[in-house]
Amino acid sequence: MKDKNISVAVIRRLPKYHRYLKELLDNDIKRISSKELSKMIGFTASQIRQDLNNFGGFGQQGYGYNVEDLYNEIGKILGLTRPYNVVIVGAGNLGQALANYSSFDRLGFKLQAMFDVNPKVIGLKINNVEVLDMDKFESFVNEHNVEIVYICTSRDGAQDVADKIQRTSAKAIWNFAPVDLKLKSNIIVENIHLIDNLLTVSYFLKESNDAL
Amino acid sequence: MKDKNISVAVIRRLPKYHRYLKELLDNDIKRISSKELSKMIGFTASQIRQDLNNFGGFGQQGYGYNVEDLYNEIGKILGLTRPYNVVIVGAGNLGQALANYSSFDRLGFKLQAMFDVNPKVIGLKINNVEVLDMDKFESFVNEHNVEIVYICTSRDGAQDVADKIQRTSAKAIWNFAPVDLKLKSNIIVENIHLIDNLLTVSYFLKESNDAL
DNA sequence: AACGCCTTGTTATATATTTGACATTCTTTC
DNA sequence: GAAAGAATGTCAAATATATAACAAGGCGTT
Repeated sequence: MKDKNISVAVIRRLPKYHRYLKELLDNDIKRISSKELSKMIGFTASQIRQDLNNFGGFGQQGYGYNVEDLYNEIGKILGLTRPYNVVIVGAGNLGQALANYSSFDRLGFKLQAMFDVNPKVIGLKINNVEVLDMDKFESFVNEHNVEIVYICTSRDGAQDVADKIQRTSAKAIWNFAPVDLKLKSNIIVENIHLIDNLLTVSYFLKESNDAL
Repeated sequence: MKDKNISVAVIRRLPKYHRYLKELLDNDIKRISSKELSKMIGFTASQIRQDLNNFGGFGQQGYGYNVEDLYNEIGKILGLTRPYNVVIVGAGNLGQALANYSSFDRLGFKLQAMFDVNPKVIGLKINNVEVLDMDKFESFVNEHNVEIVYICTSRDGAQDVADKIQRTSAKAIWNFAPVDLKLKSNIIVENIHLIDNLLTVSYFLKESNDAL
């Protein structure tokens, strides 16, 4: 399956399709047209059809799309065909919040352990997952076939974790620290830069006030 | 100041400029050229110059940009010239994590209260901020001039909160629940859809494996 | 104080993305 | 079973975004 030349913009819309299709599935809706989906999701029908056609003709003329099939296909495209072992570094509030999200687990992101440097939290069990000493991080990741590391440390600790990750077999980082990690190898990184997002809120607030 | 016709893509890069300029400031670097900034930040120098020029000529030919001035200018553009009163709805791990981030406060996002429906957390103080009963939400928001509401509830509780918000004078929502809120009026919404983001990680993971 | 270098602001070009249009094909109804 | 209607897949046009090129003008050094 070669999904070549698919733009990142398309990829970032896929989870939204996945989410809405799940909702339709849960409501026992069997079929959906791009036009109906467009009304729900807010993209144009044209865009929806074009997005989906990047990956194959999932629909049928005169009928639309079978909800269950399309949901499964998009799941496949997103890589939800097998579980992924993950660990969390940083067992503060945020790390604990992520550890408690059952939806990640349900989608196949299996939390194997958490890590921290703080003796006060080492040894704790969060949602049945133990917080281990950061000393054990590299060996644990390699031995347990961990593929994704969630970085929930402070800004200052994050690059250090990233450096450690590069010495393991882990392939991807989900970074919540407000810093852009410097990585040599071809490790996948997705950032959740909360501050960046909050600043766009204040931008739009300012704009809406200026407009008055 | 009319920032008309500025694309959202540009706006979403501004916080990143802001972040890097802060770093330069902290390191006592007085001037920076678009070329140098390009190396740090990963955008082309051309894009940096074009982005900045949407808002005015902050630089000087033959010299570059004054770091402090540019930092302040971007802060102004982002609306960081005055504080914003905010509240958090949902005092679980995530809500508590956000309540504890001092960087939000430092930028002017002033947490006035937290709200929850769970009697077990009502009355708690997180980082000196009290968790109040959700009953008091609407009156509190109106009386304390709250402009931004962070929604940290479960998926199912979020729309309910959004409905309440629409009956108050609040103007913006920062939504962490995995759902697209339905809003009638012109309320500003920024979503942090964690699952969507995580699914792009698994997509890229799958891709990199397929490429082998 | 003059010359060369540097870097911006800005225009032009190239690329990427979105929207629109329509022929084709399947569904459904009569 | 034929005809009308509906919705896809796809191509073309329009729009948006990013890159490149360069003229103009300040900086710094001699």
